[in-house]
Amino acid sequence: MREDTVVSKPMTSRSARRAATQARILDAARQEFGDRGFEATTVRGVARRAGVDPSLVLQHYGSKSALFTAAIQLPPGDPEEAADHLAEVLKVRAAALPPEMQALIRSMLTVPEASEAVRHHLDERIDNLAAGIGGPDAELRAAITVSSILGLTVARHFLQLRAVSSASDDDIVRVASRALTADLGAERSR
Amino acid sequence: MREDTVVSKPMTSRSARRAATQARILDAARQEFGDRGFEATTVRGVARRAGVDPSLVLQHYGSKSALFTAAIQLPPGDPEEAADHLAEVLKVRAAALPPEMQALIRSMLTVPEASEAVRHHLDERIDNLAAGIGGPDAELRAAITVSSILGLTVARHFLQLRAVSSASDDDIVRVASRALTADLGAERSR
DNA sequence: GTCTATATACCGATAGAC
DNA sequence: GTCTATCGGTATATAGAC
Repeated sequence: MREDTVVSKPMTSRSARRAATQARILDAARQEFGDRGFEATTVRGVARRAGVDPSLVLQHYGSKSALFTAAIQLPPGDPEEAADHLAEVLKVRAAALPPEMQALIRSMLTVPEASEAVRHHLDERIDNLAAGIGGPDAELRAAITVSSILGLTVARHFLQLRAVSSASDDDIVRVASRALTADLGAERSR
Repeated sequence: MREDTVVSKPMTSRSARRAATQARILDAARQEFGDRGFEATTVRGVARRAGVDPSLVLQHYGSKSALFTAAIQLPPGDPEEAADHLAEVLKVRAAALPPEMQALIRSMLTVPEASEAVRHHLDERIDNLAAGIGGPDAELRAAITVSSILGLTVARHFLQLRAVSSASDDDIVRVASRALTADLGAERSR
């Protein structure tokens, strides 16, 4: 692979340029998939946004599906993973979504691969949350909490419901935190 | 519409047969749109499911888009409209979704028309709910409640998260009611 | 390494035979 | 009224020129 190891001059070796192009294509793909969903985005559109030739997109990623797979990968150190605290997750979801997350959610209702990725992601978070709260119906209550955050994310960033898309990040976090923890904190109230 | 109620013979006048075919096409369309979303469903697929010729689909509805518009129309006397009570809405959403609602939700993230329909539908429900609860942040809290129910619906009927898709209708209604009313009923608790 | 040209395959929609 | 045949358009993906 790497053939110009000790080259001092043009820091832009062929492989470096190639890698840069590949990254630009991936960024463009995330935006296109995030804006239009899997089916409505075309490799031509991705190429246009990336400023490259359409055939280069497939040269680098093989197929539209493979490009989608690459585009929806969540970074390993995703903030949500570490955050057991509801408020942290809420804060993340109130703000603008990272491109790969937007691409993932946009297609979760129509593309099996995206649906599975979201399902596994949320099932994990439900397990973690359920282990923390305990009490009767812990898993179901955790699932409802996680589902509520998903609904809020969709309402705010995709459907743009009036009340939630016009509210400030702070207001969302403040009011939603109280609403979603009202139940979790009152587990003995029954 | 229904003209052959007590008919024992065929009684299939041309217009009656035509209306019956039209209804079969619409039913098939709702299922296809509901299962695959707008873009992945083909008029050929709708025709196949309806057991008619592909050209008949467009003969009756003009275009794929017009067919979609017809397929996502919610019945006028929609139960949710009348139900100001959260539990009633929850009950409806816990059970299997009616085909037109499933078709609508399936495409709400990718088809502008569906997105708008859901937005208007939910904005109305938020207004009604907000007027009922009052207090500070009434609209925002109502929006969070409605968004939570949407998230629960998506998690249960589309993503099939483990905890919510395996639970019984009764359990969902019971636990979700408590979770979502914990905040609404405690408006002075702050 | 990047772009041109094209193979292959469906799609929605239309016109006309039966 | 229903089906056959097809038009025109666009997509993914590939092969080869530069």
